[in-house]
Amino acid sequence: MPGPTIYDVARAAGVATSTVSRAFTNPGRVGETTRSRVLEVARELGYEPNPHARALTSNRTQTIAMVVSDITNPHFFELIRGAEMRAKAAEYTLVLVNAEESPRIERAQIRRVARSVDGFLLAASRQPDADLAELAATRPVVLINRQVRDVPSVVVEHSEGCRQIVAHLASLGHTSLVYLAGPRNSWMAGSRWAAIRAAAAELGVTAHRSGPYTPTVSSGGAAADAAIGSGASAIIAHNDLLAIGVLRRLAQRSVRVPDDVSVVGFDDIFAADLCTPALTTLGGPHDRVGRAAVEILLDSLTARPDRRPAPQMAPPSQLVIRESTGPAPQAARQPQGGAG
Amino acid sequence: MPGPTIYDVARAAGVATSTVSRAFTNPGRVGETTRSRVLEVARELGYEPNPHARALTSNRTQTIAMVVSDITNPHFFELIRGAEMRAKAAEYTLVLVNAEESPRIERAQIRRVARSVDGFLLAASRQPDADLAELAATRPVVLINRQVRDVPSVVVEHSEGCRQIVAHLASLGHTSLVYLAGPRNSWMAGSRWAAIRAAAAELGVTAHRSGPYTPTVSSGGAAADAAIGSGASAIIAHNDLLAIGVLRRLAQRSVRVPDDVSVVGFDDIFAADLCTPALTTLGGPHDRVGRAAVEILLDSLTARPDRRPAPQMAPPSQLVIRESTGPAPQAARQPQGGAG
DNA sequence: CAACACTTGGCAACCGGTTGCCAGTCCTCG
DNA sequence: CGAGGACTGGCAACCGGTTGCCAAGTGTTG
Repeated sequence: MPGPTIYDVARAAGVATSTVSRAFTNPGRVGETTRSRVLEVARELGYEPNPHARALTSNRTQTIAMVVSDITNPHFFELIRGAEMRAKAAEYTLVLVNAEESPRIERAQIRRVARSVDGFLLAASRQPDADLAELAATRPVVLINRQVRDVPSVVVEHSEGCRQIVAHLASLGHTSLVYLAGPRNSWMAGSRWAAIRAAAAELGVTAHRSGPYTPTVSSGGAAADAAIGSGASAIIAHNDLLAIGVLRRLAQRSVRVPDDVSVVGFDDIFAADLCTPALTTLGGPHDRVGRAAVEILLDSLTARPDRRPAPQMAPPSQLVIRESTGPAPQAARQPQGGAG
Repeated sequence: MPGPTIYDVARAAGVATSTVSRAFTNPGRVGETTRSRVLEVARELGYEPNPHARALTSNRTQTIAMVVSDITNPHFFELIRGAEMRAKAAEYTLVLVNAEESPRIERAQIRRVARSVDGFLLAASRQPDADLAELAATRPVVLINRQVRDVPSVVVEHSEGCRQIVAHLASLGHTSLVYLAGPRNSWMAGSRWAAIRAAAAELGVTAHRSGPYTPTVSSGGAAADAAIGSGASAIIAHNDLLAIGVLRRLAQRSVRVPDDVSVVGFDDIFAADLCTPALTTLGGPHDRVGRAAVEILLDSLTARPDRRPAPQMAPPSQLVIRESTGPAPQAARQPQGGAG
């Protein structure tokens, strides 16, 4: 059962265990002929190094953990996929960890696997900046769609993207929009709202914020109702799931999209292209983001921890215009009351 | 950096390392007062057991691997999610492994992580029966949506489901259907076809098979064209992705669904409800499947390997009827030639 | 031919827990 | 009061690699 060990190989090849070990991990340190003989014998015996034994002394596990804020969200699948493939190419194993939208669970989970992984990919972390900075000081970390000073990160470019959304809506004649915000401790939610508000101010569009909402389809109902109440003719939802939920509710209420109201999402998940009307959304190369994050992490694992600046990447986003956005209705609707 | 070890705890608590070890892993073996003192000290020191050191002797890693045939396929996300959550509840970590639809890669990946996990969940494995049986003889394995004699498995019930599909179509007046088959070495593809054919024979419906096709949206084009060529009035696609691809192609060719032709998929992925027309599909409780698979695996890890029969579970599927199926067109279409 | 550098392989300690075995303590029962 | 057993804790070997250090072998140079 427990497969051959380095000892078996050493005996069969007539060398010391240290030689076998080095043949695998430190090729330059052993003679070429010896090395090939060892490898040959190892192959014959079906030897496979025991990763735990290796990790024990070397502290290298060839494993990285990817923590996602909510494994339910299809947005992450692209990310996971990209990360998994890149990790595999580097002979690393990816461990998937779900934070269930809870900072507390996120902490606990990270702590749990901390000893068994070489580093962390934190996607849309819900933890406060300070905690992330602290973690990053101890262990290699790359943030995804989150920015914290001095911590490496990959964030899909979105301030320009948000500008494009607002410009797109403004050019269609919309003068008032509402942003349906994501979770309170989502960095993205704050960041997007800031960008939207700035762009709106610049382009002479009124922008309101509503929320926070959990970024799920089922939250879309309440979000849609709030949006309608706001009187805005354009809705920007925190993500595609929420946007799809909004579309559903609007259809229920016989509000026509895009005739009566326009809807925009974020992420460009697979389903965005399939719903009716197809969703205009700010997409990004999410699989590339996953890849890039792994690459940065691997770099920081390999390289000296010389204090060079933490790498920050911002792959471009792109506004995918589909059918959920259109010209603003002629009679600009006014806010219909609301408790303010 | 490398955190406190049991030696530190032992010293601080004034006991031997073995006592510390037992306090954690074998509570009954140590006095209650000693135990609580040790745990107290450990907590103060922030001690966290090193999983690798533990795995080295105990051969328990608290980790299970989930191998999916293609991580790109949204169908698996439900499965992954269910498995991840169940694993977490048992304090197990889930490792995600992608087989990229290749039996060879699947083998290699399994081999790679074999030493670092306690067992395997194999979802839609593409390996031959013999290989799976062999693997299962060596290591704890639970198959998902695949059946091999004497190997534990969880398979969404589908023969009755296939019957329901055919009955549904027959009751709508369809007399000829075509099954767009999945990959050649997909067990599900074979199994579904058998069930469909049997049901068709029984209900007096003509059934043809076309394919194999990769189960992706982009394969849907060719599949749709072949289906049209077959002259059947109803199309059963191997999964929802393929079905969605088919819908797209049909729309391009101005074939109306369901007026001219009906389309059915499998899996009931999130997007099935969003596409136009919404897809009729055979769904299943996939998250439950993931959960159940983990549970069976955990059982087989804990229990004595007494030769009791390998557990087989078949959670029920359900035919979700949406808009892509409807009455057969009046004038039954005839096969339009085709090269045999 | 001697001195020296370089290459290559082996020895053994070590990583951090786990566990079989032994010994001391305390309790119970005859 | 002594023997037998249950309960606790410690000792030390062990899991399977890694790596610092040493020594033998080989080649180079003066």
